[in-house]
This record gives sequence, structure tokens and C-alpha cells, in this order.
Amino acid sequence: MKRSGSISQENYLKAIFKLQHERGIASNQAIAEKLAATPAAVTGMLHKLTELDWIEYTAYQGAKLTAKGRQIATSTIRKHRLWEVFLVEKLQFKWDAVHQWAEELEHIGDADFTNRLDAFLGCPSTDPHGDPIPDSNGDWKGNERVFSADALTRKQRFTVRGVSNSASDFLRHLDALKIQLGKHFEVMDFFPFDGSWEWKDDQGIPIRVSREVAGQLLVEAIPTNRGNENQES
Amino acid sequence: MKRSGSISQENYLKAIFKLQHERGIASNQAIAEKLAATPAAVTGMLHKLTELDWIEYTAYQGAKLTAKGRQIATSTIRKHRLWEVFLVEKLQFKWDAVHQWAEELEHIGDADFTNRLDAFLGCPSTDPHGDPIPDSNGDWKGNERVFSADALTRKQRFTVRGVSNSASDFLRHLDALKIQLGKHFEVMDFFPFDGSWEWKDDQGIPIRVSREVAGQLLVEAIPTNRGNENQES
DNA sequence: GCAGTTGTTTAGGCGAGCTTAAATATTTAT
DNA sequence: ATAAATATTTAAGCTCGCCTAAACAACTGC
Repeated sequence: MKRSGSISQENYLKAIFKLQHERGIASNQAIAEKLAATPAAVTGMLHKLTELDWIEYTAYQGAKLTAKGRQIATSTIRKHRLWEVFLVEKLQFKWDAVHQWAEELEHIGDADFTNRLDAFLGCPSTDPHGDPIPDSNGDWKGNERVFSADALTRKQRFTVRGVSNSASDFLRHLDALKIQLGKHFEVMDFFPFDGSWEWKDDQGIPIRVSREVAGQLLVEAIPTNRGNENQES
Repeated sequence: MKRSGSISQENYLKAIFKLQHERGIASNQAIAEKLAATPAAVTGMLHKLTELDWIEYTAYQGAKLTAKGRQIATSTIRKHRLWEVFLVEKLQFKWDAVHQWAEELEHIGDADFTNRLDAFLGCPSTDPHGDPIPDSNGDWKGNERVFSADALTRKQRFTVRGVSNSASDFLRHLDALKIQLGKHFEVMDFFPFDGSWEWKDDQGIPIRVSREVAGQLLVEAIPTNRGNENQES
């Protein structure tokens, strides 16, 4: 089995999938932005995708994936994230460098290929940015306990679980701050003046985190053991 | 650094590279056959490649790679063969199933990417079909002692080193015959009537090999220890 | 309710890479 | 040497995915 759609078609389905989850429906303009194309180009492609029965599309309204379209979109996302794991874990790429290559690799391989890659990588559940990897049916379980770090409260202990922005400069900034996925921190202080934070890591080393960083960092709270706040998890 | 040329351009350079080694110059028609395109399409692309200074091309004569063209071609071949190793050794694909995927993967990644893949795979010197993998400079050392199995002589012991045809049906036929790269055989008999052979493997199990098979199998002779022909190597 | 802004679609066009058909060059055979 | 066969190039046109510009529809504010 070869690719389901052309590379461009797969990219449209992926964009529509993400927009549908963010906003319920994918507007022409939003798709155009995500794909760095013009709205006019989008209209044309949406007609094609409708013809293929991969989306439902009403002029001036927006697009939604059909079951088949969702299947292709999640399979593409699955491949993208599996390749990112491969690039980081096997080829030792830094996490800010993998997106560009995964954007190309995600269009290669059928279901069998992808399942082999998945097995080879040990069936990881998230990619290097903490995003969940869909299973071969296109389903995945997000971690509902994950929330944005700007909603933390004083004294809260938490684990870094992901980023809501995978731009290279943001990821490199996290490297500089020594913030890695899975690492534990505790909230020491919050400064309303500029929305910045002071956290300390599990070594007790304090770091200063700006509002911009906290706003794009996804964390999971560590339940507090009442009466013994400093106990190891 | 992104791809040097478009996917199509890289495929033309690869085809020209191989034809140049087979016949000294790449004719329009031969290129067209390798790429399953029409000669008319080839003429157009050859003009573009000339413009890019990747080939030298004289109308009605044929094409030869420039230094830059050779660099791109060998880098593409390097990537193709490294991915084939990955697919067989890491993803457990059978050797007859890897070509189609490698044809797509070979167009992904820059020099850094390729070197990481190479290192991850342990810097293999040949791909799963026995073809040598160029180094990052585009150089490789072929094994000069390798020759076609149809030039074997009676009593000769030899090692299977490669195939000169990677078509799936041929490779599956070799699987059926239990002929694998690196395996040792000894020539028992040759039948001029149909050009077929009888060989026996290192377990002493005899196999019959047709002229067609022998003609596409590459082998390396094992030097004979005079006076003790049955000694293990 | 109507004007102005914003978003979407249509119309026409472009480049890459391909096709077929016709014209032209080269090679081969007599 | 020349005619026939073969190889190559040109010409015209196609699809895909994109563009710009202009027309059109849908919201917004008053």
C-alpha cells in the first residue's frame, strides 16, 4: 500500500485535524496560515478533498474531516511523532532540530512500515515534545492532568510534561534553562509584576521563568502528601 | 542544508551515474528507461541539469556528471543504501521489500543527518544486497574479487557476496533456495545443456541453480588450501 | 437596514515535470 | 552513397499545486 494522498493533501488533512480540535471547524483562512499558502489555494484543495470524501466542506463555512480523512490525518501525525522519537533517541538529534525532518518523513511508509517503526522504538506513547502518539487506529489517550504552567500555584510540585510550542528558539531556551520533559520542579514564587516565576528543581537549584515560557510549558501536578511537603515522589 | 536538487533531479543524477559506470555515457533513451519516462521528458531535464552545472551534455551524444553532479548522485545512493540497511536490520523488513521505501527515503536528510544514520547503523560497508555504501565523500571501495557466479569453475568454493538484480521476484527466489549473502558454497557440477549448476552449502546440502540465477549472483572465490580441499575456512 | 470591513471564491496564470505527435539528426545496411 | 531504421529534439498540451487580482458573500458597527 502506498501513500493515501499526495504530500500536499496529507498536509491539508493534518492542518484541518488540528484546527478542528482547536476551534471545532477549520476555516479557510486558518488553514492557509498553517500551511503558508493563500486562501485561494486552500479553496481549490478543499474542493479536491471533498471530492475524495476526506472532508465535508460547505462554502464560506469551513471544513471538517470525514472518518476516512481523520484516519489519514492521524496516521500522518502518528508517523511524524514516531519519526521524531527515532531522530532524538536513535540519531541523537536535539529536540529543536527534529521537526523539519519529521515533516518530510511523515509522508513515507504504509501501516505495516509504521507499525514496524513503532515496535522498533518500543511503542512510545509521546514524542520528544510530550505530544501523544496515536495508535494504529488513530486513537490516543491524552493526559488530562496536564495543564499550562501559568496556572500553577505557589508551593505546588509538578512534572514537566510537554510544550505547546515546538519552535526551535523556544526549545533551545528551555535547554538553556535546563528544563526537560519528566523533570520535577516546585513553585517557589510568582511575581505578578511581569508574570514571571521562581521554581526550584529536584536538586534545589532555583530558576527564573518568564511568563512567556510558563505559558507554553505543559505540566502535571504532583499530588501533595499532606504534612510532608518535601517528601520525594 | 536542505536537498541539493528536487526529487526528480536527484533521480536523474542517480540514473546517469549508474549508466555512466555501465556504459561510459548516459544516453537519452537509457535514462528514459531507467526512470520510466519518455525520451522527450529526459531531453528537457537534461537541459535543466546542464544549466545547474550538474551534468555535461551534448545534444544527440548523451550526458556525463560533473564533479558536483557526481557528489549529489553518490550522496543519494549512500542514503538509499543506508536506509536499506536500516529497514532490514532495524525494522526487520525482508530484503526484497526495502527498495520501494528506500527510493523515497533517499531524498530526505542532509549530510549531517546521513552521517548520524550511518553512525547509528555502525557504518556498514554494504547494503542488504551486497552493494557497497559510499562514504561521506562519495568514495567507496568495491570488492574487486567479486564476480558473477556463472564464471565459477568446478570444485571451486565461494562466498555469496551480492546480487546484480534486486527485483523482488529474484530475491524471493534466492530465499526459497536458501541463498543468503555471506553463505559459503562449493561447486559440485555444471550442466552445459541448460547452463545450470549443482552447488552444496556448508552443511553439505546440495542445491540446483539455474543459469538465470547464477548470472545475477555475485560471488567471491575462497582460496583453495592445496591438499585439503574440504577444510573449513 | 446599510455601509464598511473581513473572509471566501472565482478567474487567469505560472512553473515543474510529464505526455504524445511530429520534425530532425544519427546510425546502420545495402 | 544513399535509403531505411533508430535515436533525439521540438512543439503543443496536460495535471498538480501554487500565485495574484478581482468579484462576491458574510459579518460588523452605527
